Amino acid sequence: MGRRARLRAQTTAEIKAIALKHLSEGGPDALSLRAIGREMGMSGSAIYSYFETRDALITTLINDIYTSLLDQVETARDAVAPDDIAGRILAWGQAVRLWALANPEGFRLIYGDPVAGYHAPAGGPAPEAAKRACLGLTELAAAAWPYAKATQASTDHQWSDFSPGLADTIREHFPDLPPAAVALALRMWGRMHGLISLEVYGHLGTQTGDPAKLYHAELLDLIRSLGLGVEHARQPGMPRTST
Amino acid sequence: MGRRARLRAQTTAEIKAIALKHLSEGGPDALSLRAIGREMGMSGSAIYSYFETRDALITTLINDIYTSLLDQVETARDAVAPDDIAGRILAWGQAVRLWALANPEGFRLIYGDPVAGYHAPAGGPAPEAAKRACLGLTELAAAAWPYAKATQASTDHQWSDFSPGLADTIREHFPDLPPAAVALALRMWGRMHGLISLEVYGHLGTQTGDPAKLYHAELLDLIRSLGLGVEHARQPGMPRTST
DNA sequence: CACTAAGTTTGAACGGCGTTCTGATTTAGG
DNA sequence: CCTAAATCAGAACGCCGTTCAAACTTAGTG
Repeated sequence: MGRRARLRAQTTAEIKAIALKHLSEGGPDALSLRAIGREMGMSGSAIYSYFETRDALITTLINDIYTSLLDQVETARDAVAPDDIAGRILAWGQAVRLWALANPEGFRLIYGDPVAGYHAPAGGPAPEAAKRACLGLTELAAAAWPYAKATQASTDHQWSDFSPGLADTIREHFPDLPPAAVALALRMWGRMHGLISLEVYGHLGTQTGDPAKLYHAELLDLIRSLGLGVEHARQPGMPRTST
Repeated sequence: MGRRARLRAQTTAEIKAIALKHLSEGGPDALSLRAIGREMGMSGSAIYSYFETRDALITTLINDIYTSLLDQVETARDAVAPDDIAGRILAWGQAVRLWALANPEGFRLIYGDPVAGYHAPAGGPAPEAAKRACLGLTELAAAAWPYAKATQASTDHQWSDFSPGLADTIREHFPDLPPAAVALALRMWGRMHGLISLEVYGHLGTQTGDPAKLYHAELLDLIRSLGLGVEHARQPGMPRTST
């Protein structure tokens, strides 16, 4: 719209940018409205014109960060040929870890206790991003399902096990997918998340000096357990010598 | 020693008890030295006679909680016959999850960002407990290794991949264990940790209504991928009908 | 143009926090 | 008994999120 709205958008963006800067430089404690205002030459209370409360600002940050994570992960996945299922799973998993290591504060913001006394709104701070993550993993699980169903269908899952919103969305995108495959997608999520969060929170560094190798082995084991041959997990750039 | 020391120990215990109470009742934000003092009829600064700083108190709490977690997990594991490897793994995994759900604040304290601006001391807040956890998992991995090595030894691990302290401790307890088995133990840790932390932090609840089933399926898949038949994973109390 | 209504900003204020410091009080040991 | 150490209260400092009244700036209307 007019100049007013432009200034407002610019100031909002500056607040978020400085918040992210403080977050990555000084950790979660450095994120304070007063400090942001100080750096902008504003009083701390002025920020309340742009965000209803500190938690609202944090929620917005989580949304932005979660979205950027998914952009990056989906890009990495799409750099691998669609028929190379193992390669796409590997790319997804590696992208999540690399992003988490590059943006540990962002990872904590999304998956941990974000910051002192922050309370997420009902439905989570970033429902669309979370759905995108879930859907992306489901897509991988769906592609692997023909190979994996022989070994992965031991426990019986029903659609009623999942939230209605998720179930409907998935059935819309993947009409013939059984609920067990959705469970597989969530378990894949957990499997990637486990080692990454242990590493980000420093519980792995005291035990092993090479978390990357550990994580890679875990991804390979995941691929193998899905019935996808390890030889399918080509490194990016490698020609398809053997199938 | 004398009466003085007894009073001191008692007051110290009361501080920790109230801190835990506030933690579980009001979340991490409710943990404050002033609030603890208020409830004890003491001034907030008086606590500095018992703990050098707030972080020292938190470190002590983490130590206590982590130790109690391991006590419980080890008890659950030892309730299963030593030769029932799959059952012991299952018991371990289930015990961790049940403990985490019963003590979510404790779980966050150990594995997440504990509380506003807490900084863990060098070497981690609870090194002995962490070592116990690692060793317990290694014991499980070692027991499963004869069955698992055929499929789990794909990536090559060296002893130099692990921290010297851990490597020495393990080689002392399990002289013939290859480093790949230690990597397996850490990956088992990650696998259990992933779904549990997603659930504790509320990322699973919005997707599935039955995290228990999901987690159980994950444990069964883990056991299967180790080459241990699923039929080995008896429910506690079930007679050994088939092997 | 003037004028009003909305949006923006400030600065003080409130209550909370961890931490430090000064004194007072209690207690243990020589 | 008396001295030195331990324990405690209370004020103080600087930080925080949030609220509020008052000043200031801008946009839109008559």
